[in-house]
Amino acid sequence: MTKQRGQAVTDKIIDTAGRLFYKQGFNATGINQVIEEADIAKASLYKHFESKNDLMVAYLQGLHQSWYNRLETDIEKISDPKEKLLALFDHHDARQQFRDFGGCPFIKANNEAGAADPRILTEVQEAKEHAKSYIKTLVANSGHRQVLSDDELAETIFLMIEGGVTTASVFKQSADLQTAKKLIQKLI
Amino acid sequence: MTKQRGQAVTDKIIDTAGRLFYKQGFNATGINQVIEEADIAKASLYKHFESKNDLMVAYLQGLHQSWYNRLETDIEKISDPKEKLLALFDHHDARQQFRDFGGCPFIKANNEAGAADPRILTEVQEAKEHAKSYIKTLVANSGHRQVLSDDELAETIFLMIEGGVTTASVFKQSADLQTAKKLIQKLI
DNA sequence: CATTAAATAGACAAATCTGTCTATTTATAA
DNA sequence: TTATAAATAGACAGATTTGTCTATTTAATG
Repeated sequence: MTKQRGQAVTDKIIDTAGRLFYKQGFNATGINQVIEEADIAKASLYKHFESKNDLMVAYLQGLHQSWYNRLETDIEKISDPKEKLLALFDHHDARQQFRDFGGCPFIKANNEAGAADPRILTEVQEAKEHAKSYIKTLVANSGHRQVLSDDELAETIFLMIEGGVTTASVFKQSADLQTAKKLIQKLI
Repeated sequence: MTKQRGQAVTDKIIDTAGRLFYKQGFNATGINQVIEEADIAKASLYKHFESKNDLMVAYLQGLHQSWYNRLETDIEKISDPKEKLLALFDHHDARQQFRDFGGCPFIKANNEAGAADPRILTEVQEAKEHAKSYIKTLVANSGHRQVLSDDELAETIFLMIEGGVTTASVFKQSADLQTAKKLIQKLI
């Protein structure tokens, strides 16, 4: 199969582009930098992707998949259903530390390119919808105190994570995410 | 005084640049578009601002001021101290509607240019710190039920607003901000 | 009226951008 | 070995970018 080479090149492009898009931003990252750091030819990039926008879309689709897999794998390790809810905050805290507090990559992509390309907005919406529904499932199985209803608690957790990650990107620290964790602890 | 003309030109530049920076993004907005839509000469722009980055910083400083003035004016209209807390959500909801759900302009600027220019990060941090401390003051004077401590409630409100505004920019609706309002209502 | 500061129009440089294209080399598979 | 597909290097076009500079006009002030 010749697919092997093609796949390797495709992955190198998406990985490099994604890393640069996140760190520098979409518009501040040139195709020439991508091909240089990915160590591939320009013609190869345009054989695999029609345009820079297409590359962004492919990056977000791959990110949606890898993001969710990592999250699910991380939460599955916890057995106690209430602890799973709290682990969501630790997971996002750890991810932000790993990402040097650059914020949520979906939100970042949407802020810069979501208005210009509808496929980007759609991909971000799907990822956030996915996050919401996963939290809902965890809440439904958590046996929490019902201070809030299932839907209310799920929405609260979702909003505090979004707010916490965003705030982490401003102050470059995870204090707010940890405060949010403590607050949820009081409500479950 | 010849300041009058200068001030008018400066304001036209900042207003136009700010509008375009918010709608299209910083890197997607060219100086040439700014001078054309502001209807001023390029030499005038570079007489008032050393660089495009400087223009961005000036825009954020002005925004910090006008944002806070508008917020304070809006909240002062409410007399009941608990209602003031809830009015925060309505204020941000109305602002997002006015802005066509483009998200928080400070977060947007920070996401795109905060890593490249430390003055931008600093300005955004100051604005968010300002928001936090204003919420704290309102909470301290609210006479809430103390289900959460003052600091905890203030942090919760702050995070839910950040999360709610961010989410509004994804789903292009204010449902999450209104849900957040109802949740806070239960806690005060 | 005369002086001075401010704003204008627009050419220009130098770099960078995306995307296309050609010619060549590499690697795989039959 | 031979045929085929994939990847390479890099020139190139055409548009756009920020920022500088010159020459001219406008407007306010003494």
